[in-house]
Amino acid sequence: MVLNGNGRISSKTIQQVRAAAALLNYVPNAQASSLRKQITHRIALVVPDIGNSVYVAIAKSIQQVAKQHGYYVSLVSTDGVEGADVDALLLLRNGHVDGMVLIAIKSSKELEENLARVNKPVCVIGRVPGDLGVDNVQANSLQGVRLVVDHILSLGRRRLVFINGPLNTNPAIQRLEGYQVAIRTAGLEERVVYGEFTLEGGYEAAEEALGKYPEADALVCANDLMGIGALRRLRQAGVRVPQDVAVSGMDDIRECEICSPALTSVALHAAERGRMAAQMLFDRLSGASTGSPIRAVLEPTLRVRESTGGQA
Amino acid sequence: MVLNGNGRISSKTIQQVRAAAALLNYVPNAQASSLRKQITHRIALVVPDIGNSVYVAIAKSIQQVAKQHGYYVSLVSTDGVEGADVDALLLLRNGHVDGMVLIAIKSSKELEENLARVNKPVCVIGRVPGDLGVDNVQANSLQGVRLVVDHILSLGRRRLVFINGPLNTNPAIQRLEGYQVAIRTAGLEERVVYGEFTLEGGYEAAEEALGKYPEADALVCANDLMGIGALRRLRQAGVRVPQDVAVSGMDDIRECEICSPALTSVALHAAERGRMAAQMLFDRLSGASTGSPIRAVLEPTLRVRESTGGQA
DNA sequence: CAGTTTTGCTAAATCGTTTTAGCATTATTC
DNA sequence: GAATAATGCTAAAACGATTTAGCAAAACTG
Repeated sequence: MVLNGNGRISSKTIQQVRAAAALLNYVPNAQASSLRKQITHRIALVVPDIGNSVYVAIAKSIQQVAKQHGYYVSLVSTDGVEGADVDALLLLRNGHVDGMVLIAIKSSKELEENLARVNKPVCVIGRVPGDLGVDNVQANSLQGVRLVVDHILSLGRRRLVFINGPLNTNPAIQRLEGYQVAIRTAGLEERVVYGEFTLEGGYEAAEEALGKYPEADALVCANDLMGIGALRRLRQAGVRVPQDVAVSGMDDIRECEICSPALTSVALHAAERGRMAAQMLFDRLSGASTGSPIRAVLEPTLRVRESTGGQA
Repeated sequence: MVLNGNGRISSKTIQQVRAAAALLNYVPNAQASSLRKQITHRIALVVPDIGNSVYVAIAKSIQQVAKQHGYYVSLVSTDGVEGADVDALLLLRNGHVDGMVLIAIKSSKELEENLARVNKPVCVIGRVPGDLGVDNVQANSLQGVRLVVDHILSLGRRRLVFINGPLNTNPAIQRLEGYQVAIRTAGLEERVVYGEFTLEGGYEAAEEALGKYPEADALVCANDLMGIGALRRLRQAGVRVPQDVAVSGMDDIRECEICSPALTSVALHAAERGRMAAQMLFDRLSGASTGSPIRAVLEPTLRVRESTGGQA
């Protein structure tokens, strides 16, 4: 009671208890406290791949918000393992954590069902069905692809290849649609190749693109890692960027400014998404928000760099 | 007892209990279990800066080992906040976690004292006093700097500037010594400037180096982020790398191959260090290792790239 | 068949807090 | 001064598991 400041205690007793605690080097046991109070002061963050800087950026801002609220963050990386996201929900059900920010790139019946029956606050970053009953933060990546495609079209390019990620992920579906809408609006031909959402995936997909569409004058990549992989492949092939082929990515990770030529990208405001998701989660945890699920959609911002002939 | 497989139970009872558990959607409460068993199945990982890829690499491999052992990882980033590492030790004392991997770049009396009185397994990555009583994984970064300096000397360069991190960190102290030993052995003049261990820090330090040592023909940077920052500054100044000035980094983070020119670096085997540290920690936790503290020192590996005129 | 062992279950203690109820004391009111 | 209210402490009941002790019933032993 003294240590938590509860109850009525005489100042004399407070002194004595404090002294004794200091003498014994006493630290309250977090397990016992958690058990009794039913609060763990922990949240979980589930990311698809800790190797992707965009998730690191999200993790960083979530971590900061969590620290402000006196919470610790348990980090789980699903690394493309089937069902790892559903497994992670166990952390909530068994009381390991009080809440969760889940970055979902694949949606599955199973995940949705399990998500619905979890009775602790969850905020999903990424696309979820509207009736899922969890808070949600999204980036409008469809619009992001339209932005960058329109930008490249405005440069006079007409033979744009879209290097997409696996179609069993939501981002890939959204971004493909953005590409298609933009290309059809312009009355042009669609060219698409696929790879993993990684540097290596982009490298290989660019190789495929070079073979399949030798006439290409632009590679629009579904994320930055792929874009950087594509840059590498083009360099090896002796293709000049942006003179011969323009290249773009998406996410606006830090590496875009590091690589050469600097990669044109579309900011999906990762840090801000993380911050908002964490805020929503803590609003639920604190009881500040109690109503129906909240959804926030962030609009993308084009970042023109050298790879599309922006500033040098 | 049924769910944990303890005690003698008739198969009939097992069936019934299993059925009831399934019906009720029962999940054992981790808090209660932790309290009684005095095992949390959690470890903490304390990193200096989650924005540095080298720590992400370490985190990734630790996470993998932890997952294998059925453990979760609580990630704490100290972000240069004074005393944040000591605070993190509270996680051990209050029973939040069973053990900790601590990446220490600054050593302080306070940290050492608190580390000594923690009675749970800790493995420190980085330099610690020999008698501290905790397991330890180090990279021989002194030798790493010698390697890269010798490499640059072998290219015929003689006016090497060392771009170091803050001298109140252990890596900076070690790496400076490596530079000094190598330069003195060659009978050359020492040139050192300082900055933060970040991209911006390298950028600013390179600027200082250009002004202070216009004769420089090589910038040896204390880590890769600084090296990349230096590359950026040199490019803006119209200095050609490696023709006019050679540049090197240290850590061999992924960005070294992304940036242009690709950055010569020294691999300190971050992923391996993480793996080893996690292994040591779980050996302690499982009781597999009980003796006096273990120390592992990893030897560096030079990675020559374009920025020192290696392969194109 | 008495005596011992094995089997399978029940009840209670424990982990270390937090919270509530209860109960003397002391202080206040009319 | 009796009745009421406030104060400060103690004891006990939770939280939800794990583990141990105990005990009846069944199975074995000589």
